[in-house]
Amino acid sequence: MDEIKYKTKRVVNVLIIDDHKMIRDGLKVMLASLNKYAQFKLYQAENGEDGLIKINRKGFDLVIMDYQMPCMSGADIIYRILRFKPEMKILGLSNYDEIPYIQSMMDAGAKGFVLKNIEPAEMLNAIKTILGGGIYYCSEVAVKLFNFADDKNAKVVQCNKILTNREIEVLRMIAMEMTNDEIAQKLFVAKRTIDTHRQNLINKLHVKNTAGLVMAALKLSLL
Amino acid sequence: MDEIKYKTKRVVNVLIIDDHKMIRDGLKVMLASLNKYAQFKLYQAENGEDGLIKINRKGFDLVIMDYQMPCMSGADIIYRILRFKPEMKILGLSNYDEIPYIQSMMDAGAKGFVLKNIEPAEMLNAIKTILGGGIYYCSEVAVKLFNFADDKNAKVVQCNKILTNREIEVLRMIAMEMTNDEIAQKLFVAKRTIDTHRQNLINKLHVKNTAGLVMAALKLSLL
DNA sequence: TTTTTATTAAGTATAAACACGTATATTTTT
DNA sequence: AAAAATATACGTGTTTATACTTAATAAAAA
Repeated sequence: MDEIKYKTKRVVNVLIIDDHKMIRDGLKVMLASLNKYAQFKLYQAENGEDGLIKINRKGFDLVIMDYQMPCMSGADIIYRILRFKPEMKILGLSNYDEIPYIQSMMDAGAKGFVLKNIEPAEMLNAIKTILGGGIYYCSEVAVKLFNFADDKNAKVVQCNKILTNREIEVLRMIAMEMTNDEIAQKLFVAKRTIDTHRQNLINKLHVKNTAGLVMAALKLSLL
Repeated sequence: MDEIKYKTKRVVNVLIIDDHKMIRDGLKVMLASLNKYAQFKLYQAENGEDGLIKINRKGFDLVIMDYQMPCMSGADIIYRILRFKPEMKILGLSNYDEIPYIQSMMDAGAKGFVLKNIEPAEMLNAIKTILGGGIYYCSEVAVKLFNFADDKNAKVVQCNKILTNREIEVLRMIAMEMTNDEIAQKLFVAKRTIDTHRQNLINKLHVKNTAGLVMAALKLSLL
């Protein structure tokens, strides 16, 4: 579909979805510096809804978006974009290089994932790959994914299963320094129920204890 | 010292210290958009050491810096800048609007603090205020500071005490899901010592438990 | 309709964290 | 030199979390 001719200066329409203007401007500068490869025409949206409206109105070649967004998570936005633009090429962007985080975006259908401190050269690589129909992980991420899939094959399946609503609710409360007892009272259930939720969270997120739960919640941008 | 004449188009030499190129570029765009007020000449450094060298070589009117930096914390860099440039005006920058975070930078001698999603207009306000010799907190931060100082007056003093190196070391390990026992072994001290450190951390950071410690560590950008 | 998933709950036991004391040698600050 | 802060350490006791298990019910998916 989108065959690239490297010798032709092609126009690439890019939509950047990010709530921080600073990041959007930064990306703008970076993409402008890649003008030897293509002429990037940039469009911006500062949240998921805005992005969806713009995608609906205009055909973009590439969407670059942050995971951390108010209201909707990055993965949710991807699901909604792909519902009516199944061929849309989406590049995820994040500060954190953690597995559940990336998993959820890739599972949703993102074509690649890079960290925000990416160098222009690698960004060009990522964009080329994705526009060419491929999938791109930035190197640090690729390493982590590899290590993860390696020795914990069985558990990855479990990790793909997204947390249930109740679990997310409990996880948030845990991160808010509440004890199982307090959470139970707030949710009108038995303390043992929260014990179970907590245990299941630990298993699903492959962490060892409360500290790990909080870190995972953060990387899943639930906080 | 630095009297501002609002009618003269003044040249303001700004040094941006941030490890993310994207943020530096974003700031660049934002400051360029404020050219009605002054002509900003921008210089960049991508870490604390680099910044210190540049400050040593050239006199800047303003330093804008991120708290989250590899190796040295923002507060540490501020201390070192002010050691040989006590009059330097420093504006802190961050993603998180939390108290211990801001406290440590302000205590170190920053003249103001804004969040990264600041609007250009407010940024101009901040810069004007600081160059004029004042202190600027962005509005969300100011509210938080006020609430905090209000009902927890006694505790603020304690909070001002920055964490010791050892405590930071322990806090990082806690966030890495290590138990007190494991930390003790790694540091070649008794488990009871780590118990104490953990307790002191809880008291200093005004949190209730492990979850709170991890959140605090995150907001202090120790992770 | 059968099967899976989500949510709830509990038994039993151990491990870890939390809270409040005290204490001492060392370093830093005043 | 005196005072304060730091890093270290231990005692005692209570509260929470962790680990492994089973299981009932309702809702959703196959």
